[in-house]
Amino acid sequence: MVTIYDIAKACGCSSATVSKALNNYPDVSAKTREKILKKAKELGFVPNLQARALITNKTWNIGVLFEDKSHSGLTHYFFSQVLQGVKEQAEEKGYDITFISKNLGGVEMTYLEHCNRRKIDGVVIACIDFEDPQVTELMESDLPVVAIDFITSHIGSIVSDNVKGLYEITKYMISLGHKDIVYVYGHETHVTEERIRGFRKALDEASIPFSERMLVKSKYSEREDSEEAVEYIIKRGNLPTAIIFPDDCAAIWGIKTLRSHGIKVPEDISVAGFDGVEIGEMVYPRLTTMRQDTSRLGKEASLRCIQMIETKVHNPTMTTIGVELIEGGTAMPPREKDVILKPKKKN
Amino acid sequence: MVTIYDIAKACGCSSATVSKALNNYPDVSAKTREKILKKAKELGFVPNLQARALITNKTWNIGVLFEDKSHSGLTHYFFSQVLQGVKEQAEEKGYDITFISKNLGGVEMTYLEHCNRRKIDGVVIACIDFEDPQVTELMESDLPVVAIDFITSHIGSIVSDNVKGLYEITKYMISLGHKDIVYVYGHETHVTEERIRGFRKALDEASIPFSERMLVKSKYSEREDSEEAVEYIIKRGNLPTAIIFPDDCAAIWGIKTLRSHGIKVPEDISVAGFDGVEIGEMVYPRLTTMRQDTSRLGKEASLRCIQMIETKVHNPTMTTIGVELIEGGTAMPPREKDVILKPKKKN
DNA sequence: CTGAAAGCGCTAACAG
DNA sequence: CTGTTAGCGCTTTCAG
Repeated sequence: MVTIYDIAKACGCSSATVSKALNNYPDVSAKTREKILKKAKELGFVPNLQARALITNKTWNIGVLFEDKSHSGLTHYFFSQVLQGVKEQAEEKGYDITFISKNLGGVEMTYLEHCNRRKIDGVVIACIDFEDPQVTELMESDLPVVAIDFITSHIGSIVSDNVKGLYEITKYMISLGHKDIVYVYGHETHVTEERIRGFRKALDEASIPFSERMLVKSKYSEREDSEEAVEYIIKRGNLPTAIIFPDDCAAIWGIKTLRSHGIKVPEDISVAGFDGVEIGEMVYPRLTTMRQDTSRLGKEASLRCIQMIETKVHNPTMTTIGVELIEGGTAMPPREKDVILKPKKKN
Repeated sequence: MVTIYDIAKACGCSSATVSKALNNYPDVSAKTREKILKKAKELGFVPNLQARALITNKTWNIGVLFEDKSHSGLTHYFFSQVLQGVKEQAEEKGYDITFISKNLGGVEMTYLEHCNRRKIDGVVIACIDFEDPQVTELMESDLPVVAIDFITSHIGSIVSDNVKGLYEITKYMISLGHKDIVYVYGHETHVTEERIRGFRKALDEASIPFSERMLVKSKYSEREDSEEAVEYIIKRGNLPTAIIFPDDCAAIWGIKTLRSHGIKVPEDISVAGFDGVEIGEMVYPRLTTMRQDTSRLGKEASLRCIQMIETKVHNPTMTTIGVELIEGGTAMPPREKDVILKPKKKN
């Protein structure tokens, strides 16, 4: 292990000068600097980040909270893409990413304590159970925190334009001629609220009366919950002509369930997802969905977090990322005669 | 920021005693320990890992190298599951996971230097371009390194039983009556070699003569490459009755390509994948494949790495993880008359 | 059982 | 421009 003292000795100068030369301080003569840099490389010097952090209080480390009740964690189709964005952007800015857990060195602790022990510079929260008091504790701490897909007053948040998302996809369904549409919604979070707002807005604009029947609860992204929701829709009778699911996986499992009941998609019932992840393209026909810009969601989160770290201003701004309709093959005009008699043009 | 000195002052003892009490050293009286522990909690003391690491040379941090040429990174269906395993196991043992990159604090550096600056305890490598000289440098360093799905002499490695994997799936195809089977192989790595060995072993046992035609090269897991491979197989004529792909995604894109040419799967041609990831279940019909135990692959890697860290013995052992045949709906007996005349029982 | 002292590797005033 | 000095927060001998 070669230290700045070794370099100092080899160069016949003090460790302070070495430190300055290595950190590009202006008050070192070009000649000395050159000699030091050369010697450092020669000796294979690698600065010790821990020692530096002890003084500077900067670790170049961003903590990422990334777990959920369903334990899909990193394998979550949507969030893994988001995380990739977080990672890429952080790395570009020179920050490392470390996952925050409740155990460090064999000692149980809260997320916040974990961050403090590691002296993490900031935190990005995604895919987590936001009701966990430990998450709240973290959000209320002095650390720079940015959440993805969650909105609260005291931290930064990056969200997709969920209102527009559901508005657009519903409008699309309506433009195909659908009137009897069900939105299967997930966790009762702010995101869900927004989506329902978008859903109702589209209905309102088309003067389609809203009814409670149009909303069916399911959990987020779990196979069984989606299947259950579809079973429920089938059992209660009077099938809708279109179903919008809260995410692509839910849509795909939903389609499988519909098909297992002999219901054809899209002939008998149109289906749309939400997310626009790759699996939507892998199934046949390609899933109709709203694409969220997962990569940007992640990158923006990193960027905001780093900004908060570097400016030391923790203003709780919210950033909204646009969404985009993907016209796949799982939605088509409904069979109903009245619609066939007066078809609408696609807008 | 409360330090051990604050506690010492509050307790009327020295910082050394506080340190000992906090770290469960035996040479502290029960009474003093109790007082210190109580005060520490009261003051909200959080130990500083950096300061400790400076002395103990242990950071409780495992570096993870996780990138690839295709930049799918964390969104890679197979490796994201593996990584989840790495993460879970590491967290259980009290280690944090930090991604290794080529940039730290805005300074370009090699992977090894990154590890050294952070004083990472060990490294798990997955999903990486193993030809990168920087990866080699890392593997040849003094750090404990474990690789997943890659074998080399000087580090630990965790791999699926690839020989058996391809052997079993080929045997399964043969048992269905297939003789004209193609294996689309990926990157020419050790893994591919092993798989081809398993493939040939199954052919040999069934006395099916091997021909170079039975091997078609494609890259690993990229959509276009898989499509290309299928196009090639179709164009050269004389379609095989079964195709085995190197991973599930490749199989799914392959099936899509076959279908786009009017070739029915499994009626006209049987298809199998390799990996057993969830998407295989989402498509219709369910993909026939070999399941790799991704979670164990990851957990075992973490465990080996931690073992090397804690025992300080870096023996380059290899661990093989079992695989399991998933009989989906994309493989069935071929149409050929001679096979229909003398059907084989499924073994 | 307890504490004084040294030091992990580095930075940051402040003199010179 | 360069060096001295004093820590960052913690652990670890080694006396007492």
